[in-house]
Amino acid sequence: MRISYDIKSCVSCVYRQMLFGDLSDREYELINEARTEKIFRKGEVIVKENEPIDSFLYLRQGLVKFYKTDEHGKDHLLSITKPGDFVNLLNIFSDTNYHYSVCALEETMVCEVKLDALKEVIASNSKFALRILNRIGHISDEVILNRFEISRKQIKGRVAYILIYLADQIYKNPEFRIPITRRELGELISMTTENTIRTLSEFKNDGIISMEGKVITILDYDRLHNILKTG
Amino acid sequence: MRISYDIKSCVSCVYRQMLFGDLSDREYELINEARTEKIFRKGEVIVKENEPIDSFLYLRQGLVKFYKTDEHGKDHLLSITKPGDFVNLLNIFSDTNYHYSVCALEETMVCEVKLDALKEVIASNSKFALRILNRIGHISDEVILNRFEISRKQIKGRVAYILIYLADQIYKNPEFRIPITRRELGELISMTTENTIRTLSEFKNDGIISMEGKVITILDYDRLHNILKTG
DNA sequence: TAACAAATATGATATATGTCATAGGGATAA
DNA sequence: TTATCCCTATGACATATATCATATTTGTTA
Repeated sequence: MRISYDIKSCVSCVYRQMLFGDLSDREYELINEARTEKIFRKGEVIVKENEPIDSFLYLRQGLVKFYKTDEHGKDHLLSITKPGDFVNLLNIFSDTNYHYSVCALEETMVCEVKLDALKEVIASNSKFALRILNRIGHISDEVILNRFEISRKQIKGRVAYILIYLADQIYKNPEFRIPITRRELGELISMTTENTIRTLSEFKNDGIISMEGKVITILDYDRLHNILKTG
Repeated sequence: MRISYDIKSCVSCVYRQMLFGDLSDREYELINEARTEKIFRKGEVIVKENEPIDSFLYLRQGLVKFYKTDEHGKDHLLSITKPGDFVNLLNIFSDTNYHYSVCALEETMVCEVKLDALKEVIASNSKFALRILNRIGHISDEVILNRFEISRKQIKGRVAYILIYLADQIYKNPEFRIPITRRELGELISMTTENTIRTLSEFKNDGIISMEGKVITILDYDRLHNILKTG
């Protein structure tokens, strides 16, 4: 991890308007003074499960995974998260420690704002408060839906769900570069690496998708949707 | 369902203070005018998946389940919810339709507040806004954690998790009356009814729990916790 | 660049879980 | 009250998924 001092980048940041558009100059100044920009390399851990929360974090660039590690050292992924999302999934006002570890899947830029400063602004600006909490709520709902859909399906349905989720929600394109390994994909849908690979191979052999390393293209949406529904 | 006109009950309601403690007299009046109290009998559906949201709902008494029904008519439970929780799990400000159906597990009293009135008060009172959104966030986090823990475990671990959750979090007592059938328990942990019953029987035969119909007592916390960890 | 570790891939086999069948008990409605 | 339906329960068997073994390919680091 290294700290970025490229202050200019803040002015042009898309999230400045998106998140902090409702702030007065003084409030913005308060946030900005409490702000640090950090860059994490692929594989670096951003926060660890059970660590105390003292900052509000949001993703400016890159991609991260939320996960927990079990007694046998196996990781279980809760979700993957894209720019604009928050690294603090859980309610930063009602809990004091992280529930999940967060790790960078690629070079990732994170903005860190001291929680005290954020709370001060939230208490004084209800528009801002609503905006932040709405976003957290929305992200939480998406995580709930994804976990629910995954847990009620069998392996083919789970893989189909993730492929459609990535194509439709994340990349908005039937062809995309999957940002995680097959192993991580398995950890995300609670299946073994081997069975995850086998299922992808089966989809490929059946002409439902094409695969070239990490680049996946959905060729037959209808059949994939059918697997999603019945599996 | 029947509508209750027992207005006096509102004055002594524990949730009045808990939720609406920050409101001015005028704000409270606004909410109260937009409020209806409804009583649902066991098995009655309170809201249906995909219906538009036009009210904020909270549970005053009773117990409900959140669920979805699949193509084959099989239900899948997301969670069960206790008094003080909201029936609107998802972010009522960022979405327009329910994601899940909600059904009463026992006689249940629900307070319904028109969303327009609630939004008006939220916009003018940031303390109240924070209180409401904090609660929703907290409930969402609990749902996320439960679903995550369930999906990463095998059947014994899942049953152990639910038993400990009910004993520790909901009833705060090693002996409790389980509020759902074995079938619903299976639907909650994404397992078949038969295997759910088999696992409970196994725990009983091993002396880990005792069971007498719906009344379950955890006899050996240590072993159950061990199953939770390793399963 | 070479050496090594990790990722992808597939087969054989073991284990976990689901499905089907059956039966008694208890709740609910006519 | 009886009749019916659902819940609880258990066994036998089928299917889904995990585990173990092995090989090739890819990516990372010395």
